[in-house]
Amino acid sequence: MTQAANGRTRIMDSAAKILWQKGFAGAKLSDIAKGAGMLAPSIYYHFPSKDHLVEEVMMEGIYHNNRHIMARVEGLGAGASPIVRLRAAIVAHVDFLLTGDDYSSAVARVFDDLPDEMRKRVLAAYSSFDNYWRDLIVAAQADGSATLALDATVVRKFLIAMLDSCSSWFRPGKLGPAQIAEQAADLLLYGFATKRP
Amino acid sequence: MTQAANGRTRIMDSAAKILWQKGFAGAKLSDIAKGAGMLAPSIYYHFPSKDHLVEEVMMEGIYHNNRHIMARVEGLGAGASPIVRLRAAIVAHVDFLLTGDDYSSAVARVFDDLPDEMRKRVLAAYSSFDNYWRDLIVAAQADGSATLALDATVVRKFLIAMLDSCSSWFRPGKLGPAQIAEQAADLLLYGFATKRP
DNA sequence: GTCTATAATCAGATAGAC
DNA sequence: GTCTATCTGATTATAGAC
Repeated sequence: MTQAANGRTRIMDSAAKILWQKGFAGAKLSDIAKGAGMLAPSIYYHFPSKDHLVEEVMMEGIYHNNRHIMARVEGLGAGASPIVRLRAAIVAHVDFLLTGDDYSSAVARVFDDLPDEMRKRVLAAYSSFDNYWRDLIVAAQADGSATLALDATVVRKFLIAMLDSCSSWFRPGKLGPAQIAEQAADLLLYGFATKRP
Repeated sequence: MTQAANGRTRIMDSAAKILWQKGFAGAKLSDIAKGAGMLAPSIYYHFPSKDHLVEEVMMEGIYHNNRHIMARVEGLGAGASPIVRLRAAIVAHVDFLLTGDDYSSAVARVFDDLPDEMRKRVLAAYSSFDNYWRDLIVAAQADGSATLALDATVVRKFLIAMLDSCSSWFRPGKLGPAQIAEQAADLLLYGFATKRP
């Protein structure tokens, strides 16, 4: 892979960026092509349709995000406690979204708008990701370091929605990606209130 | 207003439901009209364009949700503590989304996909809502019942994203709207971990 | 107020030159 | 591999009857 990426890669990169910025319907092939330095019909030399292109971007986003999070968590070593592992996953996810991975930001933005059949396939790929989060959550409950009063599925849904949102509202300012990631972890693990009821 | 609502109201109700289910681009006028018991061109007797219709649905959703939350919080009386007020707002918001208000669910789903100019106007209407949440959050920090270690703006963004998500994944099951609402409040206020670091 | 046409627009997709 | 030119289909919007 040379510095000037090949056409196919340039198209994928451009598509990820524009899907993230404009959503599924708003991402026009002409804009995607422009971002890749070509015109719309040229895309069809590399991809059979817009849907196929989008689906590849989704799969790439899920795959890379998944690998990134797992690498950071498993990098903690065998001795890490469930809460430490969960915290690392939260921080890694936010950091990945905010440090310029257009692919995973695109997934978070357009997933709900995908055509039905595609969404089913993407959801299937997403399930390994979902399962990984579920395991982190359940492990923390199992060893008593997380509360059983909260439903594991509800926690997972809320957690992922909360984390995924940050790529839509984050703007570089006084708080950087690393700080936002820490705040997310603190909020989810210890809450906003200073003392328990 | 009779039991069989007038045409304009039927169109708005149908539009809210379909916007929530299918998103902005996916909400076709023909589907909206069908839900209102008429055909697409009839919509133009009541609204000058699809965009105008959508904008009215957004404004209605924001207005009603806002009123509902404020009514529940202010109904607590003058003696309620900031944390109790914040908790009531969280519970009210989730409960409102999950107990069949298509308008506020539609706002949560399509806001990011609105045409630029419209989104600016809707955002302006949304600001009173945003300010109300900000005040609840800051008040809790000011009296020491919430941590100053978390940035008030970050908390508000995460909190609203988390709560808004539930209308997209909630399905009636073992946990009803009221239970989900309580879990949201517990998670946000006290966190998932059993003890602080 | 709602309908049956039908126009206008726009984005995805194809054909074929280079 | 990318282009110019064109086709197709879907959807918003309009005209005018009832």
